Amino acid sequence: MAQKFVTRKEDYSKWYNELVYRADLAEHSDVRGCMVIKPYGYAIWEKMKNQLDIMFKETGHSNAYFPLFIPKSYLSKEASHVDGFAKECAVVTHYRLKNAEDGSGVVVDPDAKLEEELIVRPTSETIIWNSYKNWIQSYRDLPLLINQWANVVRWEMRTRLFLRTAEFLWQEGHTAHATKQEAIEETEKILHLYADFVESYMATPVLKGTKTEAERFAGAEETYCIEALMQDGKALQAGTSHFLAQNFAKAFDVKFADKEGKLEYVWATSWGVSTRLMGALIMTHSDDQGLVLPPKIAPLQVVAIPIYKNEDQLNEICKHFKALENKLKALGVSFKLDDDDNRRPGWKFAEYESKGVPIRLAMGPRDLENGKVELARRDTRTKEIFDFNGIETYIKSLLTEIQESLFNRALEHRTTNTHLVDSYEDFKKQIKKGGFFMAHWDGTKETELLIKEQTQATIRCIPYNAPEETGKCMVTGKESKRRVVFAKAY
RNA sequence: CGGGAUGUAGCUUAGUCCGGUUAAAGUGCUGGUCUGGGGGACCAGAGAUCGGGAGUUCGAAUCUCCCCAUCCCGACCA
Repeated sequence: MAQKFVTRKEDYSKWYNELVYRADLAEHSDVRGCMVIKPYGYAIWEKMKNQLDIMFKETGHSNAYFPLFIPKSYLSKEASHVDGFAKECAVVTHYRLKNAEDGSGVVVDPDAKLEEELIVRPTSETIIWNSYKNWIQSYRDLPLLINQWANVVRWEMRTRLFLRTAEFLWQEGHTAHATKQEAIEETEKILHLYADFVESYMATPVLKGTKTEAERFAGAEETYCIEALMQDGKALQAGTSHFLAQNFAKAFDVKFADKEGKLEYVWATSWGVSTRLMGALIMTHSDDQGLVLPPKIAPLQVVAIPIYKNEDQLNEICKHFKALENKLKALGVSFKLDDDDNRRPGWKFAEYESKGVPIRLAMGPRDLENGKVELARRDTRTKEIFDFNGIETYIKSLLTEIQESLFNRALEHRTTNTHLVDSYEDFKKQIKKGGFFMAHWDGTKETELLIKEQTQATIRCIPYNAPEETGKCMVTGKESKRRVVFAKAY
């Protein structure tokens, strides 16, 4: 009997939560808003992390590590930055506990109060720029291209597994440049790097663009972003790259001497992607049977399940699969033979399907006799019988095909759910169904806010390099030079 | 922080309104036998201070009060 799980149609948000548990990705911890990332979930994150790390290094960046704690005073050095984060900071006020006098356990020792409170980093601009002040003196020290893999804490009011947690894992790049132009180029380079990664590896199509002033990072002059459309029609911000101008250089007094010996403030960028990408991955490809993983980031690409009635059959089947394992290994394909005798085949089928393993092989006495193997595709949920000999070549090419087909499927979903709208009445009606809406906007904060209040939709981005198209703002009728992308977002 | 709901075995829940044997079931877990081509069957077992505290009562999972936690809807969300 197949266990009954909630479908996407019945309750999308419940489906998401159940899937995270069922695929063994993560679970809620006893700490509010925090999650435990389980080994399988972490393995997927590691695949993403490793690939991104390669790409950062290929583009000249180095990894470093800065402290978890930030002196409270640092945060307030950049005015808009503190405004953006102050409301969600965890604060360390004491450094010691002691036994309660009534024996009820440990209590905070009031004598151990910190002179200056420490903030648990919500992001590291301030502590990093405080170091950069000492690292940068001359144009010869630039550009400085640093990345950090870390955890950060943002005390969110409401949390969801992977999509918004109080503590999350991410990478944050922080670069310093001699010229404005170079810093902007870096910001854009990372935008394209992120888009390339999310599309090529996660098979998730993204829109590239810039944020409106209202949605911009606290302390940035320009925020570039990639936006993905989830299956339920909501948008998910998958990554951001910020042009920080000289804001942090001025706040932390970071100047360099140029070739003429003149002192200038340096130009900065910062950029990050987080474990939220896991949420994007889940909500882009998965179905009512569970997780669906693109081969390039699946921790396991091929699983083999033997079906047998006795030990001899098992041994014979395992011999075949072990030979295949070596061939696949040579082709760079990850493979696991699940010969665990405690689980029956049907259970294993369901299990690996839940976990999104792209290809499943099964071999039983019938196949053994005929030299065949059954191959099931996770993405299409189809299965076929193939000759066992030479199956490795087919598997190798099929993985590529699955990767492409997942991307195309997601792209098609986005295309059919992207609409041009010109009247606000239409917009208000259609936005309820979800999707991306390309509409004209007069460029004012007031209009943006009004739309958000009335429809809960926000401007996800002003498309990057979008062709100019004159039109009239759908709300105020004022002039507009190009369409922007509206959606309800996570 | 406002509105609503919930807390009973690892998990999902019944029992609570109307107090009364040893707190029940499914699933999961342990051992065993049969099995094995889509989440197996049977047998035996372990597993709960009924979220915490105080009170009412001969007697509390059940009634009263206080506290805590979680979830949903708002507000908030680089």
